[in-house]
Amino acid sequence: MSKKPASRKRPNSWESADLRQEQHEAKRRLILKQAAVLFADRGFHETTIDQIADALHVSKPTIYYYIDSKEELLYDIAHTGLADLNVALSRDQNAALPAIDRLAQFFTMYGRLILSEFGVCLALISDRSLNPQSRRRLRSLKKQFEITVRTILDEGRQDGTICVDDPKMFTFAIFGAFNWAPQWFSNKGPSSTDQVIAAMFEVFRKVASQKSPRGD
Amino acid sequence: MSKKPASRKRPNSWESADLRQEQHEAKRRLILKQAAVLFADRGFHETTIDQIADALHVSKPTIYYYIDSKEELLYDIAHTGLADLNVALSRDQNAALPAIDRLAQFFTMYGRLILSEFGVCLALISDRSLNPQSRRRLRSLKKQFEITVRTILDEGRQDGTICVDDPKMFTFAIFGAFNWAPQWFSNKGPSSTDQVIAAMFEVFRKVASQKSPRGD
Amino acid sequence: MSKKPASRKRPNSWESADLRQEQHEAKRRLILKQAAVLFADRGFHETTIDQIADALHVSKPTIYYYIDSKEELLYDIAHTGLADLNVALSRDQNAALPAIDRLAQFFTMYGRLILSEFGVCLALISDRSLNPQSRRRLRSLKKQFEITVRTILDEGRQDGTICVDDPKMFTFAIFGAFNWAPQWFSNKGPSSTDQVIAAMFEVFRKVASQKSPRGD
Amino acid sequence: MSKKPASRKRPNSWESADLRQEQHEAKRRLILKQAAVLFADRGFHETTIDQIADALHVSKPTIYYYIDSKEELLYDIAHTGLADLNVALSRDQNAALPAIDRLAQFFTMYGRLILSEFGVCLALISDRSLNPQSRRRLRSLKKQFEITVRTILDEGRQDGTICVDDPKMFTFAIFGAFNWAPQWFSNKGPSSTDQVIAAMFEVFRKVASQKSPRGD
DNA sequence: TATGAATGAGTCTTCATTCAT
DNA sequence: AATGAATGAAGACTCATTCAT
Repeated sequence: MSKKPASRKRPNSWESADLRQEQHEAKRRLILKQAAVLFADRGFHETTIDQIADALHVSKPTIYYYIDSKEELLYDIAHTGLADLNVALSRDQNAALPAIDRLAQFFTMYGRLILSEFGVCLALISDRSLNPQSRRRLRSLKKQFEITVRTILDEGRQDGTICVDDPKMFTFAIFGAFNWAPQWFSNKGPSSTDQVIAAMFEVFRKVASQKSPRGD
Repeated sequence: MSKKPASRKRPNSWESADLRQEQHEAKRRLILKQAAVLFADRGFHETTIDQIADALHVSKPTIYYYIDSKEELLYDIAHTGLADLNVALSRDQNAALPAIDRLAQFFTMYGRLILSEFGVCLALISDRSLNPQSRRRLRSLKKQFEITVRTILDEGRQDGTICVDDPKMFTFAIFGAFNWAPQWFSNKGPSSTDQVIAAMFEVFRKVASQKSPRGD
Repeated sequence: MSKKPASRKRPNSWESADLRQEQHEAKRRLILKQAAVLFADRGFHETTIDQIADALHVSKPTIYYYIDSKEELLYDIAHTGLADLNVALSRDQNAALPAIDRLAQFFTMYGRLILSEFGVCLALISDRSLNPQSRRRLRSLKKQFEITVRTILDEGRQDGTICVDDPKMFTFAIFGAFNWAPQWFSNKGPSSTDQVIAAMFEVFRKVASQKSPRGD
Repeated sequence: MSKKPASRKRPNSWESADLRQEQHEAKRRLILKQAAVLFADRGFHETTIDQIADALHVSKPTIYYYIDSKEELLYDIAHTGLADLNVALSRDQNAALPAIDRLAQFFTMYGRLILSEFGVCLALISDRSLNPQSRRRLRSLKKQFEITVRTILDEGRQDGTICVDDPKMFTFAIFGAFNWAPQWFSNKGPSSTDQVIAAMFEVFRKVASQKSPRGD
């Protein structure tokens, strides 16, 4: 996890220590962000630590002062993205809303993540480059989101706002559709991120919000 | 494209020449297949030519006797997959069928490709490792399938069997859902490939085959 | 041209930066020199980067820290030799001298170059291993020396100190004689480099410094 | 030295055996010639056996039917060139001629060799690629020519037709000048091979055919 | 004789990572 | 906190050469 400046050397005061700590974190985040951008743009293996360092106008060992390995970089990016989404979720999700709206809200946030620098790494970069443990952790986090969605789907059946025949496959489908978005979405295009996210959700809202077509 | 045994000078017999040619192609295909399996399993960069050679019980230069570079391997796998799909498509597509059925048929075949060794490479491996020209060719082939689907969607609107509000986004969604399938599908699971493909299509059939939910 | 320590950000002091820069150049020159010795001794293709590294007691990537490719090594050796000669030439050539003496002076310096580590590469190693551009540059530099000699020959005709019937062929001959010297000269022999150079020039002085034999 | 068709298999008759033998030799010579051309053009290491085979429209193993190794190819080319020169020399050298004319004659023949495919290999390709034995043999053959020239020089001193101050250096010079010729001579230029050879010799004739300039 | 196929033994080059300062 | 220098480990690709037919 790389060395943290454990109040090494003349800790003048708490404040300065805090500042230092903050700065350290800030710089670390900067590295993650730049790395995420490059990974998303060129791929994990196609990006060298040197390129990340160059983009930040620092030297390679400086990167290593903040992170322990390239793998950690990827893991931290993915983990940060997922964690951020969790924070946003627990902050904004309003349990009082109908399930279909909560689903919409979920995928709005998920879409924003997936189309952000950090999220793109989640969708675009295979976790194969990670060690088994990291991979397992990440997958369990992702699984969590699947469960969240499945839960909303269940609740939607109960509150009558959602009706899908095959919740499992629906979940795979909607996640697939969103995860694949970075492959074709470019924010240089005419539609904003949020517009695209909304449009994409509408496709699935149609499925979710009514009776089976053949049930007529 | 690597040297082909151009049946130079005094071919003992047409048969033997053909046989040789056939064997050559057969072996080449074997290499592509094995490479595809390994690429799909471990990733492009995580697979070495040595591993491919080992898996086939031949030496590394033997691989290079049939292919020119690792990149060509990836390109040919993708291209072969796409070409095979095109062949299957033009063989089986029955223009007399209602559009919705043709859509189902298309995605049945597309799903089979995407879940085959060759197709998995299409969905899982970034084309970043390809040179610009190869990448362009592949993308144009893929684009073709999008156009095919968009056309079917249009025709469905006319014959009344398909109704989607946002054909573009619908297309992105369904391709995304299928392209993402290799990420979670394992043929060691209980469902067969075809079952999964069918189930996945049902999700989208529901969207496609009825009036907009809010149109009531 | 390989990364140069571009004295990025907060250089502790000009002195140290300069020192570093100097050391870097010094080490680079050491690599060129060692490579030149080995190239001259065993040939370009018969010398591996590993051997150069071994001879310098460093690891292979260290070589690559200072140079970009084996080809650049060869180019830089040749270029350095040629550049050094140019420097020596513009420093020492005394335009007031009679042409024949300037010719002698030129080939003294040329001989020293051609029998030095760097020059031997010029004469012994084919520029075929170079890319077209580098080859062109080098050839143009060499051509320059030919022109210099042709000019001296012309001036010699005017100041009466040189008389050759066929300046073009004379130029080819004298350059050939000197360029071929590394093939037989060994500084383990009894004669010093300068003695050999002088002796070789005497052969051509005889041609140059009198009327055509058949002109009697 | 590679297998000779030791009248293997049904030696129908002497004639056919001879024919076969002749054909074998003829084909072998063809290979040597083509290899020489390519070596001279691109260099020894830059030429692959495949390229030689391709140029002859045969397969690689066919080359190996006639020669044992790439090294042998180079050795045989050089050796053949040298041997041919020897044959020409002993055929044409007229001991009755004045030494200066015999020298001219020698370098006419030497020049023709050095500018032929075979000779170019002698001058252009380093013998470093040869094993010590082959190298020694070749060098001893070359040495022989030096001795021949030195002998002619001596005889010239006696018959009064040649006068050089430093026979050793003169010999190095003239051989150098000729050996270097392939570096600049192109038979696409305006002058014929023989014209160039003659012109080059004239430069040295001037040195050789008169008293020391400073001896006046 | 001739060839398609196969291979052992390299060689250049890259890159994540560390060391010394 | 930051960097120039150094390196171990690996991987793509080549090529002379051989085998089996």
